[in-house]
Amino acid sequence: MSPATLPKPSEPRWRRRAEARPEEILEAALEEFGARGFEAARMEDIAKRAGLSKAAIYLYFQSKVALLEALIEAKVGPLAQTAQMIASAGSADPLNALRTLATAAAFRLNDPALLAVPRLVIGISGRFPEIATYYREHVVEKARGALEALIEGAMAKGQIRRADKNAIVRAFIGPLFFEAMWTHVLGGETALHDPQKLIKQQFDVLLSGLELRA
Amino acid sequence: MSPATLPKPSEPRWRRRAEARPEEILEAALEEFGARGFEAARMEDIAKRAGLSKAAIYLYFQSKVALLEALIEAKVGPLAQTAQMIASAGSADPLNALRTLATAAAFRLNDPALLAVPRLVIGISGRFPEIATYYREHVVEKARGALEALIEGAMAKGQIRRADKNAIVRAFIGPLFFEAMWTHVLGGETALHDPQKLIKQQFDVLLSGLELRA
Amino acid sequence: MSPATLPKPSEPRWRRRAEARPEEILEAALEEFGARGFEAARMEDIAKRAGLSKAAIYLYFQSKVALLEALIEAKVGPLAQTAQMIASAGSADPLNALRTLATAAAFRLNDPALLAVPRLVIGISGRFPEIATYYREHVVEKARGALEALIEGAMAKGQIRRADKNAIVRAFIGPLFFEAMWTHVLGGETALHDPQKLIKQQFDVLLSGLELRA
Amino acid sequence: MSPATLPKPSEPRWRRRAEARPEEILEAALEEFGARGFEAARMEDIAKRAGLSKAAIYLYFQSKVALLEALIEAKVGPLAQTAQMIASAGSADPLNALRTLATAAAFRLNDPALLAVPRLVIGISGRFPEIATYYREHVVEKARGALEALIEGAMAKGQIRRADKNAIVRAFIGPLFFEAMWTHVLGGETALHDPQKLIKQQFDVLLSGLELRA
DNA sequence: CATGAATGAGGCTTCATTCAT
DNA sequence: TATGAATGAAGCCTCATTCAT
Repeated sequence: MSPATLPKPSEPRWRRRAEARPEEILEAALEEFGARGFEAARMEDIAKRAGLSKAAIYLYFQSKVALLEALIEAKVGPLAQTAQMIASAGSADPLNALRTLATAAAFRLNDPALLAVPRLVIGISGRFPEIATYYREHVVEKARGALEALIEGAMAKGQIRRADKNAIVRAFIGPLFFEAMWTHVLGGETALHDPQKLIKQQFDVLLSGLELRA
Repeated sequence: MSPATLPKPSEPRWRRRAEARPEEILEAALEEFGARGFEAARMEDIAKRAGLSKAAIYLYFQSKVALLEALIEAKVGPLAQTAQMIASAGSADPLNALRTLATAAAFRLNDPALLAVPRLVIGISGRFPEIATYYREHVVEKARGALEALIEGAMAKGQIRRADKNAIVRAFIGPLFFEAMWTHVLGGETALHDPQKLIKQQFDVLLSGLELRA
Repeated sequence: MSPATLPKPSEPRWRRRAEARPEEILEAALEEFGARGFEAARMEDIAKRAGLSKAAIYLYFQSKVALLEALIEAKVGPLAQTAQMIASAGSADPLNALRTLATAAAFRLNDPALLAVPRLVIGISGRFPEIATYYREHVVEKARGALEALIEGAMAKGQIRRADKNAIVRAFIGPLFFEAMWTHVLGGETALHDPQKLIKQQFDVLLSGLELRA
Repeated sequence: MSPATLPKPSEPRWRRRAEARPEEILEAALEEFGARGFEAARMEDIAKRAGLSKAAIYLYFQSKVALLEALIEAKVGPLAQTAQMIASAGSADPLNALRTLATAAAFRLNDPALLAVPRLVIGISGRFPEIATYYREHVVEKARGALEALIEGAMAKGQIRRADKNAIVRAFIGPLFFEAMWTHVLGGETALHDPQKLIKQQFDVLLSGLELRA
């Protein structure tokens, strides 16, 4: 049989899957790492979940740790970008942007998969401090920055009174973070099933203290 | 020689070590588990740190998991009691009690060892959900209860205005928890080195929203 | 080069070993278990004897106990079949079949490897009664049944007089079993080096009591 | 309380136990070794069963193997003596003595404890061939000798016809041994619950072939 | 004589990683 | 690129044995 009869040898079908492999593996890794923790997760299970053999993972990642690092990196990028966008998008009505943002966050925190990364990072922070630091710098710090920008804007526009920005950021992130941990990590019942109400309550308590008084 | 000068034979010196062993082991376990995570920690290292042989640990704890459970249990008791005490102690001036409590908490959060347990719990929550739940029920829920009692008191006494208690509790715990994670887990610089100021800021932001308005 | 000279690609050479592995391991296990007993045998020695690494055994058998069970099972099948065959083969002249069978058994009992399984089973019977029972049901009971059939046939054909079948079977198996233990387990000198004579003696003593009298 | 009121201080009560200790330990060892096999039996369990501490066993026996050896030795003596007695006691009517002896044996084989030693010996024969040999020489060989003497007597007195003594002995011991293994080791149902009948059957089958013919 | 405490040595088992195909 | 097979290193746990009292 002559090669000419073969369909596009320059771009065979099986290539398509192969090109998607790294992402599939990362996805599988996230699920396994998230569910069992880094140490307890087995490469074999990740492979099975990604639909290939244990050995094949090593064609794409040098080691288990490398896989972990790639995973964090992959998950970090989009978040950072999102943060960036948010900050700039809210220049017109920063206070409202904050509220929208918080509501969106509350909704997304309902997705256990989203917490998998932070939980994972916390879990490995002892053994891989650099990864924890990386995550902080590229995610938490970015988010903090974006929030601060919004808050700064709100203060500049007179939407809220002046106060320590650091404290305000904490007051925004902290409760959400805590509720998320409480719910998805510790298994508690939660206000998260009604994110809208959750945020309303939080803003009710929080923002009223920051409103301008007559 | 008068019998009175003899050390009580019912409590011989050599026993002392043996009786203290479980605690010594738990302490060592906390340090190793805390530093490396449950899976990565090696029984041998725990033993070495506790000053005995690997096998000796098994005289006191049935298995690595049993050791983990005992550790959580041991660390939980005192915290729960503390919470109880606080709640009742603050009946006279609940708002002030809250402030004092927050300051104390901020001080203690500076001790990395204190965060070791929550961090550990978060890390293993995937593999041992029952332990995570146990921790929530016996520590976080208790703390939440104690706080709610204080807040309820403050509202009853007219020290702060009425608002959703759940939200208020979150607003208290969340920022501190977040700051602690930020600092000791993710390795960030922090406002925690000046707990007094940290709390002042937080209360400034938070409580002003809860103050009674004319 | 003609395709015909190529080794079938569907059965590559390197596969051969892998497919034979379980049997090789079982063989090695039999030797080690037989020589030292189940508990004293070390997986590492079995592996070495089978020509692979300790860990490789676990690719084929879940645990040491599973290996033991597989071993018994593997050794049981053929025996049971043999018994079946014998029973049916002797329908023409049962008494003669008995004699032939006994001789064959006496010959085979000379092979120490053959006794390894029963000896092993006896050794572990305390810890694994189910295995002992399994062995009895699938081997000894089958053999007993086959013998009884022969004896029944011999009685029906008037070759021997009627007597308690159970007792006769015992009288056949018992002495051989005893001699085998005596020789290969207890290390005694034996009549087994002359199986022919051994059987002649046994039949002389035994069958003369079962002959029909005038 | 004056010493006078104490019973015989020169022979304190606790001494009595101490003097019996070795035997108690051996008894406990027999039960544990018998139930689990030598390797699987734990010194601690033996100690517990004997009512003392693990360490105390080492006051009486140098090691686990030494304990095993002492156990075999202790169990061997009486049996050998019994055999001796039997042989001489049966000089008047050897055939009847044989019958009596077989019945007694059948009764005793009902006691699982009695089989514990042979089973144990078979189990360890691979690892401790000397012990197996020792057992054969001191027990089985003695028994064989005693039986042979009886049989010789019976032949001399014309109670049974002449035949190969070795074969006759096997024909006596074998079936009983087999039935005992079948029952107490392999867990089979058995004719042993009616020893009297068992022996009657066996002798019916066996001795009729040895009777003198007209 | 007796024991609670302790340990060194060793076995089973797992798993990340490599290799031959 | 893909994988079934294989392994070395390591960890948990057990247990016979010793020691200090």
